[in-house]
Amino acid sequence: MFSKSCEYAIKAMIFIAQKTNEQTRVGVKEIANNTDTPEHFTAKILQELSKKKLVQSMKGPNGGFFMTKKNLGSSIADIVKAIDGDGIYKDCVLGLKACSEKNPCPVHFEFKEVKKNLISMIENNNIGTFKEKLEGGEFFLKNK
Amino acid sequence: MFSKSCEYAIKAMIFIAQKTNEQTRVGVKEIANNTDTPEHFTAKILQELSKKKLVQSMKGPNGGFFMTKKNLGSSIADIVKAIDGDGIYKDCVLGLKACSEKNPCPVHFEFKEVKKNLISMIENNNIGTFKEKLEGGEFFLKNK
DNA sequence: ATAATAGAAGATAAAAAACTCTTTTTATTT
DNA sequence: AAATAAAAAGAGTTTTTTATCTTCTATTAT
Repeated sequence: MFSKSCEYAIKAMIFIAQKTNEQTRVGVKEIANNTDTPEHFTAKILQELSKKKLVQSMKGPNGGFFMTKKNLGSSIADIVKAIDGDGIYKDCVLGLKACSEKNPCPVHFEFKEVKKNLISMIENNNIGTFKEKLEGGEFFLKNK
Repeated sequence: MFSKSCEYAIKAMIFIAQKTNEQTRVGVKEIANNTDTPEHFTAKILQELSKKKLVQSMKGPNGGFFMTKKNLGSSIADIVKAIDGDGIYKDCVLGLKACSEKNPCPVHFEFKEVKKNLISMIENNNIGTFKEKLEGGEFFLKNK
């Protein structure tokens, strides 16, 4: 469904949301440890997310990544678009360049519904929602 | 969503369904040409599909691939499972090994619905349906 | 026998994922 | 202020996976 990079990005974003605010920050090592992702690869992804302003960062001692109120408003779709691009919005499931409403591939209309469903899910769930849900301890981000 | 192999497999299967029956067969070259897929790679995928009995094959002059009535009953899900495996059925969207109903990742229940929708679509559309639809010339498999 | 075709194995290429090392920035300490 | 150390940023490398191509073998209709 999503690339590994994107999976890592989503997990990292949810973890940062849960752990930080304007004052407290969290470092790459802690993020990686708590999301079961490779540290250096995660660092690279965080750079990208930071460059695209989905997350804030600060260098130096006690530096790290953190989120503002505004950042908590990012949807999963925003993360997916930042990392994997908008392929799931516009690409044909069978990879046909010319596939469109007027010139549809055999599965075009069937998948249209599936995609609509998927897209509405990722657009309607923002990072803030997970922060709240996680506070109840109902969810996990790490393999045991 | 699916791997390239899987995209090619679906297109090839639909093409074969459309063009053949127990008597007429179609060769790899023609399949590749008409589905915009790399010939040799497609040949390899067809070997796999043939080994798994999703499509029939015959060697020799006038040989090629073809489908029986039974083969027309294969669903897209059957093709996906044959080529990409059952990852979309069982893997966590965030790649968490330990994710389950009892131990869910943050997006588990949201994606459950999306997956259900996707799975029902690929299970309820079989190759035969496309054969009929294609006969009306409403769909295409090739970039222009 | 011959030629056309799929099957199989393996080589090569390209892309994605993962890791390493160096540089830059900046808060803290002196 | 200057020095130090912590941390992100960035560049570059290696490894792994996926995709593609090549070559050879087996089968079968003519």
